[in-house]
Amino acid sequence: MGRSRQFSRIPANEILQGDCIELMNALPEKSVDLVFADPPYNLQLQGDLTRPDQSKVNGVTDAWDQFASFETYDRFTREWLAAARRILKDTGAIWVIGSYHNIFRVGASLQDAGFWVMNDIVWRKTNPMPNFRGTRFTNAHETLIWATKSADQKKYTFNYDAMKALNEDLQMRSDWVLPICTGAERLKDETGDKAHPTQKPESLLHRVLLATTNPGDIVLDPFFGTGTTGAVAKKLGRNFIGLEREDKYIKAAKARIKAVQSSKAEDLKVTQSKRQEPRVPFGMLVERGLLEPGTVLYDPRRSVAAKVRADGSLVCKDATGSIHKIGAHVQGLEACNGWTFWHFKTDGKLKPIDLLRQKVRAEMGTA
Amino acid sequence: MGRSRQFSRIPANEILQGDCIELMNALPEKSVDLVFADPPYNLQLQGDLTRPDQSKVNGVTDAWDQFASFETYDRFTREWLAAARRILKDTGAIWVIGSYHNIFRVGASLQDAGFWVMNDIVWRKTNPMPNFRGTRFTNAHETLIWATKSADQKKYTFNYDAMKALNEDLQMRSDWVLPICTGAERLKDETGDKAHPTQKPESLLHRVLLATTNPGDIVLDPFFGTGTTGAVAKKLGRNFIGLEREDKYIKAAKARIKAVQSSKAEDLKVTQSKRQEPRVPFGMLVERGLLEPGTVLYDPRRSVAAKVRADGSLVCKDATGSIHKIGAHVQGLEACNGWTFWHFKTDGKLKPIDLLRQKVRAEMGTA
DNA sequence: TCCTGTACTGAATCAAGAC
DNA sequence: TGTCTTGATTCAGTACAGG
Repeated sequence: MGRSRQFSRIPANEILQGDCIELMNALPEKSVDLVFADPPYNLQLQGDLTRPDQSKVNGVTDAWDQFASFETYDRFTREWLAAARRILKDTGAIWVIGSYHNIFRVGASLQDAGFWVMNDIVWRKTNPMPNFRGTRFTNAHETLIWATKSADQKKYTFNYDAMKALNEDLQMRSDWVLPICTGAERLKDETGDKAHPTQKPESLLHRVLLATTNPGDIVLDPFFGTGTTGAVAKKLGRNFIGLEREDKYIKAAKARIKAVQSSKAEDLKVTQSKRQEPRVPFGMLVERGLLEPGTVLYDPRRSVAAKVRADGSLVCKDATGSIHKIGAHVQGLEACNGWTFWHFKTDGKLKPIDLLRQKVRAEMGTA
Repeated sequence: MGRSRQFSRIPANEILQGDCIELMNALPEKSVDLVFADPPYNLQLQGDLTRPDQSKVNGVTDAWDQFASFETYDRFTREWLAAARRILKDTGAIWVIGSYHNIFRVGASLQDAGFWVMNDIVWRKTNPMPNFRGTRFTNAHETLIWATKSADQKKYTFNYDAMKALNEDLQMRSDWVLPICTGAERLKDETGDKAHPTQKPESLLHRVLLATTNPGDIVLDPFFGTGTTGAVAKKLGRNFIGLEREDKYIKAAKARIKAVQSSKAEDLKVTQSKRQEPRVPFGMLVERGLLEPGTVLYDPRRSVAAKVRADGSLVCKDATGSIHKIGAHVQGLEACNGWTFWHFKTDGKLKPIDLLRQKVRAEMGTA
């Protein structure tokens, strides 16, 4: 794309093909509310890795993850960060995800560029790949950095109460426990292999977008890949702009995002974990797509109803709050276990929402 | 301290007063097994912070945590890292702990200095300070970086099996859940205030030292503070060198460490890796009469068989070689651990030949 | 329908020692 | 120094076949 081309309007909910730095430079300045970036990690792998059973691990070998040196990587980082900074509104913010291979360099470059770090967030994976050789600690997490445009800018979006509601009325912490992207959510190519080597789970983006954007905001992802950011943005009523170089990813992302509208209910089968049960906030059911925002919940006799919001809070006709608080409220009680009180409709029948919690627990293990 | 002063011997289990860079430069090169560093975090606090009940939070306001700019902090970081690198043995390693204020800069400087990151470790606090103003996520973790002296150096200490044992026979992950330092462990000064604003829990150092040092190793802490590293090192039978500028911290650390009782050597034995057990060639089993030449070995399903020869080689129907080579051959694999693949018959049952190796090792140990 | 066993997989800077 | 041999090493989860 020529340097002279400029977008005359914001290309909302589109995927633009090309180099992300050139594309960002062609967008109007101060036009975007949030940048979410999952840049190349600059892995430096040597040779093949086999599991103890001699099967081969299918690692990241793509050309886009290859950099000649730290210096080259730093230059690339500084350039795309500068471009992102220009298009961000003064009240905007940026998220970047990475691992120990690159996150220190990205974080330092962020600070050098004038961004102001609000939090570093640890994504603790419930099901990471083990260390097969027994030579290190299992690499069980990735790091996200959330930063605003500058220290001076005191206005920024942080939906504190939504995050608190998502975590059952406790402040959301800087460590998030979420499974990696597998199963039906993981996109496959024509041959049945994974379409993208590093697809992120939608639950992660759900939390990021819910925390730091409002409906109608514009979210730009300069490393769009197969479009997790776009899919979640659409689901949550945010606008996205996706930048991506590769045809095959764009194709997959387009098909994926188009299908988001018809969000069909997931298979709700329940597997009970035998292990000790980890705490599952109600908001996680929404985050993980087991309950859509807007779903109506009922008491066992169907005499009262309440609606689920995107942050896991409930709304009844005269109050808003957690499943427990609203359950107590509608009964005129001091307290109530919302997990057994509230039911959702499936196949015309009412089932307690606790069933869904059990499903999540089974998927999470003890973590 | 003058630049000319050099230590003629390793000042083991001492606290040296002065600037950590000058002191490290006065130590002999390649003399230390591990550096554990808890450098100033370069916090950038503005004004006082009060709790919701209007009580004042007693934060870090000490002069040693003040730096004029990122550039100043980076220069300081590069200098102490270079000094630490010089005194580290080639097989040595370094740990650094920090928060989002400084850890990205420290991590990038580590990589630039040639250190090779093995893991970043997340210390997940069970009881973090909440975010009183509701403006961010609760900052509930700190980050540690574990790095070896270089990527080429393949020899380093990692007590994999001890870590696995510590985690109920599952690989130790990169996220550690530990409470912050409170209660009796937290040192107080004469007035009853906390003696040091950022005292780390001993449990954290316990895990670090157990994982990456052996009894008798020398552990240097350039930012010794009130001596958590020294206290745990003494307890675990490691030698420490503490560098610290401030009188009051040195005084507190000395009293603290004096009160620590070392564990008995026998209690400090940890689960050993099989790699460190004496090597027993398969032929030794034949040599020592545990297997007669001509004995037939089977895979676990008895679908293939091979015969033992007097020199410890195996013969199957179309090949001859070591237990590993023939094990791989009959399975059509690249590699195979013959010790667990091949089984011998005893009392009509199949048992892995590894049992016989263990028997030999036990006999060798008592010999 | 439910349970069991087998096969497969995920951002991974993944070996060490003898000769 | 490189080459070759030895032999150490995995967790949570999904998918599917078979009983």
